[in-house]
Amino acid sequence: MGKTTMDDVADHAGVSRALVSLVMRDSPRVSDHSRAKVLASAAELDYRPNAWARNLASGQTNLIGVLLNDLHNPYFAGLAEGVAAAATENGMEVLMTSGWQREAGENAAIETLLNLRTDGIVIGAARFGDEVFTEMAQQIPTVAVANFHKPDSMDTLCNDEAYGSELVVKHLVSLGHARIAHIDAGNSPGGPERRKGFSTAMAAHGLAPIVFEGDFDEHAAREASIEIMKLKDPPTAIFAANDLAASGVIAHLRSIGVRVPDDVSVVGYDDTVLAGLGAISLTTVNQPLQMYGRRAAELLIERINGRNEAKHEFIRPSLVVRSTTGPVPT
Amino acid sequence: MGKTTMDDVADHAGVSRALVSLVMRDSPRVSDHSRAKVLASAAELDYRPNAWARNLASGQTNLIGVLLNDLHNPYFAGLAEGVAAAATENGMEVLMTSGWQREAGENAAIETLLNLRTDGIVIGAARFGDEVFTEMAQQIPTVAVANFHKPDSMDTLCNDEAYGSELVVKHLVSLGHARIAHIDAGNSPGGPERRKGFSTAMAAHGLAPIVFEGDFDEHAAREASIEIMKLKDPPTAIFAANDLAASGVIAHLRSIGVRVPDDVSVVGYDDTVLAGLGAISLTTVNQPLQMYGRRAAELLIERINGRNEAKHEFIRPSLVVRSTTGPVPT
DNA sequence: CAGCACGAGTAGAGCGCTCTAGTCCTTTGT
DNA sequence: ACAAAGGACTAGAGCGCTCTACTCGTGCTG
Repeated sequence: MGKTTMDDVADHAGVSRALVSLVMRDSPRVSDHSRAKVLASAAELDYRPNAWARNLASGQTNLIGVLLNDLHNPYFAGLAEGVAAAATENGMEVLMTSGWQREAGENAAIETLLNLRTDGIVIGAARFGDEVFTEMAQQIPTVAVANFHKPDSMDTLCNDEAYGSELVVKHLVSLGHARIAHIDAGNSPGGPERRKGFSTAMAAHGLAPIVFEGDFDEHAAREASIEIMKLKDPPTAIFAANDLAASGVIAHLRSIGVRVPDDVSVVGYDDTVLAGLGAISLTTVNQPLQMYGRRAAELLIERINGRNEAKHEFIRPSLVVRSTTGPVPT
Repeated sequence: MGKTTMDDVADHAGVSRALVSLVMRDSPRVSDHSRAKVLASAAELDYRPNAWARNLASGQTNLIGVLLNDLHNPYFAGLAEGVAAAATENGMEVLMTSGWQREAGENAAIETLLNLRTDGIVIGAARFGDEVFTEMAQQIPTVAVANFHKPDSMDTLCNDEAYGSELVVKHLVSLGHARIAHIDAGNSPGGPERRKGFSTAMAAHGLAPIVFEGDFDEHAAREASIEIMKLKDPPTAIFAANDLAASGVIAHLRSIGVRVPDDVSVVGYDDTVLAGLGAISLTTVNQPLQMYGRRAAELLIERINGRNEAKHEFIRPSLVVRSTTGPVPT
């Protein structure tokens, strides 16, 4: 049961352990003949290098740790995928952990990663306080995605939320809409930025921003849309804080017989799987998640290779027009 | 930068390295006084045990590796969450990897896990051949979820697909439906089982099974539903292979003005996030994913603790009735 | 043909822990 | 009062690798 060690292989091949080590690491300083011999012995003995011993001895792991705070959110799947892509290209592997939405879990996950001493860590929007971040970043190169705090000790990578909101407003205005409501996400990460972007863009078009309080979920958005449709002069378009919220809005509109997009247009944010579903087909703002992941990994690798000053970057989203937006009804 | 070792702590506290080791492992064989002293030194020096050294020396890792096929599929999120829950209860940590839908990636992920010599591995439906499975299971305790091959070398845990299909048929029949079509998933894992279950259940009710070819995605299901609705005497209910497929069906029905569920009832399978969306609200079959995960972890731990014969278990799903099914139209 | 650079391989000292087998006291039973 | 038992702690030998420094031929230069 996998108990073969490097010494066994060395004995079997009649060479030194050091030579086997060189072969296993693809060193060019080995003759073809010896290499073949060693490889043959290794295969025959079912040898598999022990990562623990290897990393202990070499002091580095070639591993990037990724902390995902909610596996159910497709956002993180895209992010992790991007990290993995860039990592493999650079000869590194990715290990993921999650806190499963519980604070204790998140702490444990971080502990595991730190104890493993991965070469670096990518943090997908976690609920840590600044102290935790700072302490962590001192111990290990760290990149935080979608974190708007920008501590000096670590790199951050954010979506340009304001720009996304601007795209939405521009699109709706071009369709003739003037009364546009935004259901926000309160103070959840990204929420304030999206709201501010919406208000600014509306003002830039000489329009009055209508904002209702909501959250990044279906329920709150549904409640808000109930209020919105009760207005004497209801808006002709609703811009929800994210796709899930938009789904809640659509559900309510349909239930009261309002047609989408004939009567009211609806826009989401994030372009998650559900936006693309045929049964929903939501106009939304796309964040290039894979690109986020890639960039995060790149920043991390720069750090691992010695860069010292922190970088804080933004990435611009784009608009995906589907079937929930249309011209303003006449 | 985290370079503090156990020796440093021992020196600082004026005790032996062995004592520090005992304290770090919460051994009861240490006096309260020494424990406090050691802990204080550790905190002051920012000491953090090195997992690589620890596992190398102890020969075990307290780690369960989870291979996830596709992070975008909510199925795996639930599964992993269950594994993590059971793992933490047993004092183990979970590390996830993914092959990102590419075979090379999956192999690399497995390699990483094997090299890490985690205590065990849970495999979420992967595209490996039996040989890979068998070879792997020889090296390390392994549990495969949703794998219908049942190699003797490892434990497997499957959904009782036939039972799920039976629930669907029973539900539709009780609503008065007699002409029921199933859009299957060909030979994708689980597909044949769901189809067979459907046919058997229909026969048991004295009804003729109508089966159209599809897949676990929206597009194929949409195509199939187009054919289905062209029949001279179209069915009054459609049972899709999974939720995504059901979404495709609903999209088509709506587009041709067929009302769901007034004219045609639609049922999905898996109870993924999208089924619960207000804008879809799909009747579907729920697999208790968390429970799968938990059970998988339990089986794995049994194996780690020495069980030798393979176990192959089934778990029964349940029906979740939402708003896409209704009485047969008169 | 001395002198040297170079390619190929090896010895052996760690890396930071765990674990077995003690050592050294302090209690306890008789 | 003395041996046995037990509690608290330690010494030191690994765990399976990597890495630095070194050896031992060869072939090449002048």
